[in-house]
Order: sequence, then C-alpha cells, then structure tokens
Amino acid sequence: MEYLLRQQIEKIVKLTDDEFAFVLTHFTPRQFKKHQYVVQAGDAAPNDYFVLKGLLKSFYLDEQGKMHILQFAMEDWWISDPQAYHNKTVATLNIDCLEDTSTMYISIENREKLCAELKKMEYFFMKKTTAGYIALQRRILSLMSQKADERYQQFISLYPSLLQRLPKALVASYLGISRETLSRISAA
Amino acid sequence: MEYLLRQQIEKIVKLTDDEFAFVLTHFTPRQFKKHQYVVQAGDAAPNDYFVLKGLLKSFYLDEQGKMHILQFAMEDWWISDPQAYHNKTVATLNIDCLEDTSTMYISIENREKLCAELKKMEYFFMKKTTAGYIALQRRILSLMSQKADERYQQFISLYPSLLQRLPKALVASYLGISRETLSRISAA
DNA sequence: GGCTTGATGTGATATAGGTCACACTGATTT
DNA sequence: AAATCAGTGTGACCTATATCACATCAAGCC
Repeated sequence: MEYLLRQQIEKIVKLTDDEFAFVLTHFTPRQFKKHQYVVQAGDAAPNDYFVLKGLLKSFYLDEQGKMHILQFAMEDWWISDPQAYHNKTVATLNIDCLEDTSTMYISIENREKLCAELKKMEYFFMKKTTAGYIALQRRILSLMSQKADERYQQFISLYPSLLQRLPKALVASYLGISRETLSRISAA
Repeated sequence: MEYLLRQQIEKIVKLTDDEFAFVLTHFTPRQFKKHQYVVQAGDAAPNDYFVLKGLLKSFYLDEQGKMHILQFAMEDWWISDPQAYHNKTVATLNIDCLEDTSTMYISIENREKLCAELKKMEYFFMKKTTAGYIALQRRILSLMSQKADERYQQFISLYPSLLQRLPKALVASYLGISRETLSRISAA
C-alpha cells in the first residue's frame, strides 16, 4: 500500500525507484484499532502519521473537559500534534481512531535526516506545510466571519466523503458548534 | 537596517557575509505611508514583506463589508497574502499600514530561486512556516474553546507591545468580537 | 430476547455577544 | 475658532447559539 505515499509525494516532486526506496526506509508501518489512541496529551508525540486506510481525529480537551476537534484524517492525509512533533515537546492534543486504521509514520529525527539527505523531500514537506498554513488561515476566517449554518454548508462542499463517515456530533465539534445546533441546522 | 533581517535568519541558520549579501540581492526595499495599501483584494500579491519599521494589518472583507483581521505585523515580522503568494493567484486579503512603514520584500520567484540556490534558506523558510502553522492552530483552538474575555487576556499576555500601538477596535476585530464587547471586557 | 450504548432529534430556557444609538474626548483640518 | 473625525464608553435591546432534559431508534452484546 505504500504506493499511496509515493503517489502523494510525486504530485509535488518526482522520485526514482531508488529514491523512493530510500524515503521508505525512514518510515515505519503501524496499525491501530478503532478507539485506540495514537497520541495522548502529556506524552511525547514524535511521529507524523500518513494514513493508508482508516479515519482519525485530533482534538484538544479544555479545562472543562470539552472536546474541540482540530482535524480529521483519512486515507492520504497526515496527522500529528505539530507543536509536539516539531518542537519535540509533550503533546497537548490527543489523536484517536474512529475506524481501524493503518498508517506509516515518520519520526521527527528521521524526517530531519531525510530532508538533509534528499532535498527534494524538504521541498515536498515545505509545500505540504505551506498548503496546510493556507488552509488553517481559511478556517480562521471561516470561524470569524461565518455563522454556524454557513460553516456547515462549507464543510459539506469541502469534505463530502468525510461527512458520510462521521457522526454529526464530531462534525459539530470540528465546526465549533454544539451537537444540538448542528442537528437543527441540518434539519432545515 | 538590513541587519534586522540577518539577525532573524541567523536565529535559525548561520550565514557567511557572502551568503547574506547573496540573500539580500533577492530582496527589494520599499516604503509605505500610513493608510497606504500594500495588497488589495483582487490584485496580484506576489511579494512577502519583512517589516523593518512600522505596523501593518492583513484583513478580509466579507460580503457585508465587515472587516476581519487575520494578522498584524510590526518590526521583525513578515506579512503577505499567503494563498495569493504561494499559489500565484489574485489576493483575497488586503494589507494596509497603520503607521508609516519600511519593508524589504521578496517576490515568490526570487524566493523559489533563493531556496533552490541556497538550501539553508529553504530550511529557514521551512522553520518559519512550521512555526506559523503551529501558531494558527493555537489561534483556532482559542477561537473554539475560549470566551471573548479569555481571548483578550491571552492577547494581552502574548502581544503586550502590539496592544499599545493598536486602537482597541482593531484588537476586537482580530479577536473576532465587536468593538463594544471589547470595551466592556477591558473595563471589567 | 432483553440490555446497554451510540447517534440523533427536539422542546424549553439561559446567555454571551451583537447591533444600534448616542455621548464624550482629543486631534486634525479648514 | 469652528468643524470634522478617530477613538472610546455605555445603555437598551435583540438574536444566535449553548445548555439541559428527555425521547426515539438502531446496533452490538450477554
């Protein structure tokens, strides 16, 4: 299934077979079961996971124990606690699986090595991070300028396939609204 | 004043005098006056500005003409419309000056060249973008999990120096709350 | 088959924050 | 000196959304 990873990388930089084989040596496969935690707040979180199959969420638990979903990740997406990962600190986020999940992860050490050894990969990660930055900025604008129902409509059009695999309560949490409000919105 | 730029870069990668001179050839100085626009929604926005002196804001105008501030930038900060910049599309954001400001900008073409020619700089931009990504994620969490007054307190402790240079109405817009609400909060 | 659990809907009520309107102060402009 | 304008405060009222409580339905489990 690693071809998924190669495919994604090659959307940005072309690799020879040897190069890809080299890239692969920096990754480790790992499986998780539904409900299993990949990252727990308070623990180290030195890995960035590329999803081959399955579905996960990353979330923050506030002081009142309320859950706020930052991200979902399904096939072909990446997920981590970026702060813990890049700054090599302890996680503030949690990541768990909504379905049985199969991943390939790269540790921050391996990533640094890989980037140093194969500049194409540094370029790849650069592009990926930049795209992520732009997406986050859009999300901030959406939180600031749109009403609950507009954000929901936007979610539907952006992620139709995700929608079908997620309970509505989780979509609500991602959108920053309550379960009940989302229920009333989607009824209308 | 270019030493400010060198100083910032060298927090992440060390440069020889020659290397920095080379880096500098990719930048262009430019001054703006208070109220002047640096980027206007609808126009191209192919430059990323490093602020030597002054203060700017980037903002989005929604359909109702309401302003939503995404970012401020003062000395030692960078500002652009990242989407327009990296994807070479037309701007959706506006950037204008709150004070007379002096910048050095790098066009996206020059940045690509520079990164290709001097891998240290690619590494520098990578670090900068990653840090930005993490900051945006924190802001999303803050918008989702904190009340207006908590967000304001956080802003005060994060950016005490900015606070003094900004009218409260702009701080309110950045925090995603109304002028009036901020006034009542800061009174309490 | 009965039972727990997860997902969803919906009514009643509460509230944070928005909106509108107006007042006051200091600058800046003419 | 008068006049405009930017920044700020504050009262009255409105509304989107949260919260609480309960009902329903389906699915997996003993």
